[in-house]
Amino acid sequence: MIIKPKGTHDIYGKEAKKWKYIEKMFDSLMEKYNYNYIRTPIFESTELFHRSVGETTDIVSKETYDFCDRGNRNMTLRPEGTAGVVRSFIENKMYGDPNQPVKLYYNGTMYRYERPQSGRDRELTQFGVEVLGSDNPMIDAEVISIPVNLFKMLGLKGIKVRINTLGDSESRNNYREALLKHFKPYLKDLCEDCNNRYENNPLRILDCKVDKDHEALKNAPKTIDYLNDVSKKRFDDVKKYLTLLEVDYEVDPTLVRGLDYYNHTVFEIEADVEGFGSNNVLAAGGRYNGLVAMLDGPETPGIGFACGIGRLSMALDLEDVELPIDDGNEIYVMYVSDSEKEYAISLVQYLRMNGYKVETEYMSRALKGQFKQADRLDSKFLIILNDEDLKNDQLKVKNNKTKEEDLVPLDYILYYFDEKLNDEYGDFVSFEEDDDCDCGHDHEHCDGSCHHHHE
RNA sequence: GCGAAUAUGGUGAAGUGGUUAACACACCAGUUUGUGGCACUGGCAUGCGUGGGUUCGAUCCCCACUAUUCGCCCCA
Repeated sequence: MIIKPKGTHDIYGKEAKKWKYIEKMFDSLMEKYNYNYIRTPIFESTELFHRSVGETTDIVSKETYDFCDRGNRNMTLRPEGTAGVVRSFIENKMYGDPNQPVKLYYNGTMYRYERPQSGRDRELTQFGVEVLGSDNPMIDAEVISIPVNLFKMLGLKGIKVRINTLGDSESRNNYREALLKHFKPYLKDLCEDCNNRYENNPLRILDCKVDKDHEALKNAPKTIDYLNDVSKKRFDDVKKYLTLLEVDYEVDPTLVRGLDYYNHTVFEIEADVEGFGSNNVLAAGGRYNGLVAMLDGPETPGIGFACGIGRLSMALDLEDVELPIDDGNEIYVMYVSDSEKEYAISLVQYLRMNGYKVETEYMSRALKGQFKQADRLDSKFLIILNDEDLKNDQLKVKNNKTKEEDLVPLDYILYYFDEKLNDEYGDFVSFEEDDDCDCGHDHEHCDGSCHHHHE
């Protein structure tokens, strides 16, 4: 038997419905924020990630899926979403778009060659946004508010927003120097990992799990003290706007993101839920004002966030959040004889083409089994075909809840279901009515799905 | 890259160095020759992750491998 690659998952059944729901929710939220959907390739030139994410980071040095294509080009499966979007921004000269800033959102799979554990896979799905062209702190606050609002809409309660600022490159460098100076005398007391971090990414020492209680960490210099005035003002503005957006946050001076391209605002939204594993960051992001230029584009500010759907789904599970997913079937068509079966085939199509969710029997089950199957699918109505009724152009329809049966003339069947099923949703719209329907759009913009399905 | 635990049917799982591998759920069939969801009866792992070893004999003991899970590193 061939099995799935390590660190991958098949998303199907209930879980798939959940994902679809989350993605739909995000899509419609993005619609309201007026962001534009973008799809970029799942693989890109290896160089793109080396130059954006950072040559020295572990991500690039050992955690990417690299391959050489048949034309001998070095390719990498994208480990994150930002680099590809920024590449596209530059390549398609979106900086020349009169409509600035450029606000984009994406949703797709990412690949990281890592040892799988709770909340961490080799293939993961992330959605996120990137805003390019504005350095206004207002955008920082808005970008942070998007996942916060999404989580709120989904019904997730236990979340914690942590923010910090790295300042501009000048501030960041000063801070880095200060950290090196501060930790130098303590090196022999710190763990081996911290000694490595000292060399590679000293900011990371601050959130070491082993040495977290060490005095050297507790009285380490704070980013905030190394900000120049401009950076400080900027951060104050971001916080002010977050408050206006009613986003609860805490400033965490130890929060540093791993990638080289971040500066100024960085943030993480973590799941604050009992039972979550150690990888509890649901969404994260930050500002990357130097990245576009680093990738040969014009000097352009940018900011974004990404959110892993797998972890989000896990958080929803742990909080026992029931998403309002209605996957019940509307009509189940039952038959026994061959002539009834033939009738069923065209009837099912007729009903489906008229907007109903219809199932029928594919397993040659006895009538008893068909009833069971109809129940399993949570069918609201059953049509029990019977040669005798068909001779009289009638259909026997049974309400699966009340168990009432009606003999419905064939010509009347659409009106029958229109009344029964649409009334139940409280937004009855007759087929004869040509004017506005209740979906909120005017009629020509309505996609038709609203005539009996209403969110 | 490092460390730990686990591996029995469609699912949850019990179990033993030795004839037919519990039990429950799900599913299928029948009682009921075209109106079910209850009840009863019956069916449902030639097999206990893969390979090797110990043994008269292994699902059970040993070794290796693989996979899964959790943690470290790292973290988008």
